[in-house]
Amino acid sequence: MARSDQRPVTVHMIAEHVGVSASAVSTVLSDRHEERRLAPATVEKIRKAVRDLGYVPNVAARRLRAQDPEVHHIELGILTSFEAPLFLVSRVLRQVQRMADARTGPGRNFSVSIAMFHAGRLREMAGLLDASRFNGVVITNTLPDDDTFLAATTLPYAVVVLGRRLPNYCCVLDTPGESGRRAAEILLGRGCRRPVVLTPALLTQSTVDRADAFCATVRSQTGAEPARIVAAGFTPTNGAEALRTHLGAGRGCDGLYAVTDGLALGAYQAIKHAGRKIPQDVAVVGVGDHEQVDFFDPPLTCVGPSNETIVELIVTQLFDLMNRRRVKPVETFVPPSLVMRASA
Amino acid sequence: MARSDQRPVTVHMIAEHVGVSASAVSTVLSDRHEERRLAPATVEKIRKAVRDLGYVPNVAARRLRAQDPEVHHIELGILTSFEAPLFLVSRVLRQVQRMADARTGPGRNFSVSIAMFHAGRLREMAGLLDASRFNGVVITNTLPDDDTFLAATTLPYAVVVLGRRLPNYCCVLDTPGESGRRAAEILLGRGCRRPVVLTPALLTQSTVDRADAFCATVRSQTGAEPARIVAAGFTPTNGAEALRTHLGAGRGCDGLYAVTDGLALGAYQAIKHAGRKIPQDVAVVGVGDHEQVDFFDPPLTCVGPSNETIVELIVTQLFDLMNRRRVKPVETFVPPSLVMRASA
DNA sequence: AAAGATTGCTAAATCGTTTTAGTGACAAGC
DNA sequence: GCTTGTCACTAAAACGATTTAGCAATCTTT
Repeated sequence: MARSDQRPVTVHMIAEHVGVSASAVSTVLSDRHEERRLAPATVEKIRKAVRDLGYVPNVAARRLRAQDPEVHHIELGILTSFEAPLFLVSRVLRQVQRMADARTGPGRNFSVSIAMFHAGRLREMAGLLDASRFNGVVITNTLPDDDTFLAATTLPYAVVVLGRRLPNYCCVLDTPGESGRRAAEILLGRGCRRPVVLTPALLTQSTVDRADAFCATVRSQTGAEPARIVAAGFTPTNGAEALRTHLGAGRGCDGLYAVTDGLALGAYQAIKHAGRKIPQDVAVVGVGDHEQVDFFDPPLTCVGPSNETIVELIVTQLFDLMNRRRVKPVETFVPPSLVMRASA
Repeated sequence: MARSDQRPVTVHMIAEHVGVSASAVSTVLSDRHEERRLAPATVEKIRKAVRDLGYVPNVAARRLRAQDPEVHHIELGILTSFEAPLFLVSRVLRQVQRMADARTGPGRNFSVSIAMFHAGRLREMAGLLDASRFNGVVITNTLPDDDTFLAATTLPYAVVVLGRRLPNYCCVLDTPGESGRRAAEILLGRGCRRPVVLTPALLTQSTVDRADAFCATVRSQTGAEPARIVAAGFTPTNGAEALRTHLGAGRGCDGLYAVTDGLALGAYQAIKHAGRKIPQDVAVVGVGDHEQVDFFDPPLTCVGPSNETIVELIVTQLFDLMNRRRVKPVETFVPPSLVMRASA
């Protein structure tokens, strides 16, 4: 890394510093000085300058130069926030890679990577606006601030948004209102009298939609507003703490809807610690955004996005956009799938 | 995407096709044709050609051009296999980002991303050898084939290897032999008579080390070789199946060491289904590579890499290498940490 | 002493894109 | 008829690296 506050050091600067040509420097940098017969003394001088000046190569320049002009290099990215769980993201990644692998040949080459932004600060991600980083991206786990930013810009490349609705973007998400409604129906259907919804403090489009639909359904069927428990974050620890507080305060709960499975996992612990049984004393419904709901104890009943379908749709749309087989943005709603397991 | 088997379409090719200059094409591509007053008819012709030829911009070229020459752009990557769990990777990522954020200023800019390779096929990752993708990387979750590949090459940039030993690389890992030994001691210390080790079929350096040390310790303390259960993969499903088979065959087990926590989670289910209690009937020890071991039921006792320490060390070393504050590769061993929870 | 080989280096082209400065052609105004 | 202005576009440089071809100078060989 260069000494601070300086212009980045380039091969030319090193060359000038040593008093040789840029070619000589490049030769040394790529360890070709033997075959190209640079004098050992020169090599040493260059090496020293490289160290002293703190040279860091410019990867964009290297890449441009190194690319075989006969082959396409296509960069795909999955953009998610640091704070969000990686389960769905890694499924998307695997699917993107699968489709990329199928299309990779002698003339075409894909790189797929995950890039993360601080929740609410997507706008700060370098290379997003000037299209200098990706040929196509899947964006997910945005907060309202990010959504506002996206809505106000048109990114000039293939973009598919996962799990939220944004005007002028291709979006794939579970049908609004459905998940929450069906979760409420499941709990009420089992005879729950005191249904509760557990949400994180920072709400995304999907979590707010689930919570609202749940509450609306409970209200319309029972006339009473369900309790809302707000956890500090998305993690099991947050969920456990929130539920512990709720139960500790003696406020009842015989049916719990967690808008993200991490919270449900935490809730499990708090419920069991309180000496209650799942599902007999408290039935729990999650959404299926955790990799291991089958291994929760008891396995978590989920009603939420059908991940397989969503991932497939999203990746297909991404490739269609890049192929220009699709040009107009579409919203695709995937009806939530219900997997009855043992928790409700 | 271009029609297959063709040279990639460039701005120049479009220009030639339409009969205008590259500048005109670029102007249209960046939607500046209004302010730069291109004739609407020309714009249309260019747009059509862009579509017809299937233009895909070259991001390397764009990036090179778009970069502000006053600022450093540093690319950091975390390289992991598709198959491996993302827990530790995401912790590394967050730590890298934290250090990067702390060093970001007007003259310096970091991009951090996760790139994945197919296990055993790291060598195929584009831009690794020619250093045209990253200024520095953390590599983890490699298989023996990948290790061989790495040992045979010197990557000309900052590389830190996580969780395995490789000659000529900076490596950070838990002290070889320790985890497995201590796991054995814990189980034997509780009086287990039939300790068992659960491993995936494809062994990485760390998993093989853990399993071997465990077996060696059991052998030396009891004279008998512990059973080895081999699961098809890393997942809870694999673990559950393997253990179900083992227990079903009537082969005993009163203490289980899982060399990766995903397997332990699966084992939990099989053990409970068999009507046994954890830890009374079967004590379980894991390694702490799962995010939510605290929320396993019962919480999983772990002896393994101290993630916090490892992540901190690895990221510090990465930045030291880039700063050239360190030049010689070092191996850093982190003694495993023991977290006693309820499973053993 | 001339021819050829070796040594040690450089100039210039190239990768694909964007931007800046500029250039004709034509119209309008005096 | 000359200036001024607008329109529609182009040439060329630049981003930072690598590589190819080539050029002097020195050393060997005959």
